Amino acid sequence: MTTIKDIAQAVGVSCTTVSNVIHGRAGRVSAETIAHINETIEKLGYVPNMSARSLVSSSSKVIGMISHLTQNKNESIVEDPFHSAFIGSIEKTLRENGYYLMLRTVETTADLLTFLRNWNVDGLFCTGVFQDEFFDALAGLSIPIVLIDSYVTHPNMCNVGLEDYNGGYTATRYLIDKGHKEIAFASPTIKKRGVVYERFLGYQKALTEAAIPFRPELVFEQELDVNTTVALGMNLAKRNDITAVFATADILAAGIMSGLNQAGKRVPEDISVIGFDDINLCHLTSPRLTTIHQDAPLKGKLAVYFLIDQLENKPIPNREVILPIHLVERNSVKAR
Amino acid sequence: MTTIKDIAQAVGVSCTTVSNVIHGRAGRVSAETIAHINETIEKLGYVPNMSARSLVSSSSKVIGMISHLTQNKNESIVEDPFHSAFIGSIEKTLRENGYYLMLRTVETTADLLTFLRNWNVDGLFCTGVFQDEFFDALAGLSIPIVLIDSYVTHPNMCNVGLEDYNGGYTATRYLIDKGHKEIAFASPTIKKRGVVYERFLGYQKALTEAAIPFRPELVFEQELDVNTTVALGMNLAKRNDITAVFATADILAAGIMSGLNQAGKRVPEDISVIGFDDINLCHLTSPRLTTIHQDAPLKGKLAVYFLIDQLENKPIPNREVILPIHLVERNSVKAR
DNA sequence: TTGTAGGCGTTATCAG
DNA sequence: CTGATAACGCCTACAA
Repeated sequence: MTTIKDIAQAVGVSCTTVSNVIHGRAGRVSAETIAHINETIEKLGYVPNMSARSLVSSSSKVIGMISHLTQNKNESIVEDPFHSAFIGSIEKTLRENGYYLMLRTVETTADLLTFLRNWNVDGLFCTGVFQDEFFDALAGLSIPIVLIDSYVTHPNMCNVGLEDYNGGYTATRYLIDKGHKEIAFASPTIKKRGVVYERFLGYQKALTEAAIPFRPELVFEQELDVNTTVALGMNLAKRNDITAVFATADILAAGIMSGLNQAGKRVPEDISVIGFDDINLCHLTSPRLTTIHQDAPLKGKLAVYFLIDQLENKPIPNREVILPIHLVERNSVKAR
Repeated sequence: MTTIKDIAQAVGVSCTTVSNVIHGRAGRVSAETIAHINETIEKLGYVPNMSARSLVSSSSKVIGMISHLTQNKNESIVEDPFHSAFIGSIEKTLRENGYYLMLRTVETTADLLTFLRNWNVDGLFCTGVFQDEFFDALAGLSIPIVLIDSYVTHPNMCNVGLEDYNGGYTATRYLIDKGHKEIAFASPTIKKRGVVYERFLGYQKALTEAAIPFRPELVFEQELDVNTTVALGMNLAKRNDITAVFATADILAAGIMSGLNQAGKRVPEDISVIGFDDINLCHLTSPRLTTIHQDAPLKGKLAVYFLIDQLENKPIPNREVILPIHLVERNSVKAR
């Protein structure tokens, strides 16, 4: 392994000088020496040892992408196709800026703290954080944190989110405008102050606005795995009161459509379905899924910019970005 | 930050003793001291500094999951839903064994080498490696490497793969048994000695066996993005010679079905489709997709076991696991 | 059973 | 403009 020392010896200067050149501290070194050193670095194939850097600077260029595992043990960081859409975008942007991405699942806040100190982690991405003790742990940290899809805020964290409320409203309103009145709401568990909760509020708002009474029995909280969602679709098929379903995730919507289909109901003739996210899957279902679009890669990119600006102490004009959503009309909703 | 030194001072012993206790080198320390040290570690919340360890031991517990980016710049590590299925399983198993996962995309072999030396990376996972200069670079390394879905072997790498040939054969044979003769083969680029290539060979084998002439014009090599796959489906709809399609990935199959549908063809009445992978999507298309099943989480888990056994110098009975596949019959194929 | 000392590669301080 | 030197936290001979 070529080290700074090797370079220094080869060139006939001290480590300090080499280090200065590496860090672009020009002005302190003669142009001649700089050139010579750079050549040698090239020739000998010097690569900085991040561990050593990290040790001396107690900062590491390591960014953690944290997935907080609660009880449901079988999940993991990239469980759903939507998540994975922006993790790639995050890795790319980080890399282009000289950072490294560690993926890590933590079960307890102690796990988190340990991990951070293990590596002098410089910054963190977390998704779906709620107002709980995990959040409190994050709040106690002194490193930059970017929260994605979370409705909790903290003076020294940044947030990248979505117009969830508006999305819920828009989807529901669209169904109403199409003549639907008995509209089911399907989602994973509705946790207070979460993404799903906001969409739920938007749903209620649209209902209220149209003077349609909210009926709690039309709310279906489900796991997102295929079997469950398909089963839900089959159950919905048995009822005749519902004419439309708003599902807060495309995978959920697709599962429901599939269940509906298998139970002999036709979408959208018998029942309309609208989703949320606009993942590729929307083009692959039949009928193609009408949904609320969001830009996942952009979300990832913005999250990284936020983080890097904080890491580099750049001024941060605002600590929050709410990405806009819009409706994408396809074929899963029919007017009645 | 609590360090070993702090512990040593608090207990009134030397760093060496603390270090010995931490590493379970019992026998060298009195039971009493051990207990005392452990208590103190607990009380003071000592967490090892991996950078320091890494520096002194030139090994880091960091495992890289490498995605080799060729020209197509917009892809990334978790581009397709299938990939992301086992990356979660990999993170989990690594973590349970005391390792850390770094996600990294590399464009050149130089990028790879730099990355490895930056962090003293202990081991590597790579997917879809071919016999090229990237492979040569891997071959030159001295760390354990596990190749996933790759048809290149090397004395000091392990392989976790799939019965791709058998899968291709089984799928095609199934279609043939159902009375199909004009069977299209749809896949991403067929690179020699790759996963897709093997499936292609299986396809040809089944054809030959049934005395059906292989027709190159029935082979369609495509990108896997939705638009392209849907477009392919629409094109296939225009021809009347094809009665069935074998697609080497479920997302591809689903795209084709969608295109077929949009062009007015019905699956499986007009044309049958079979996929590969058995991802959740198969339940969500309509009709539900008949496909070749593979166990992605298991693949991830096995890959990790391979890697860890190598890292810990355990005896490795065999350097290769080929996971079995099996056909899952659903509704996208019809006998004629 | 325990301690001392040197060094891993890098950076920062301070002196020349 | 350049160079010693100490320090980051940890590990491992080697001593005691």
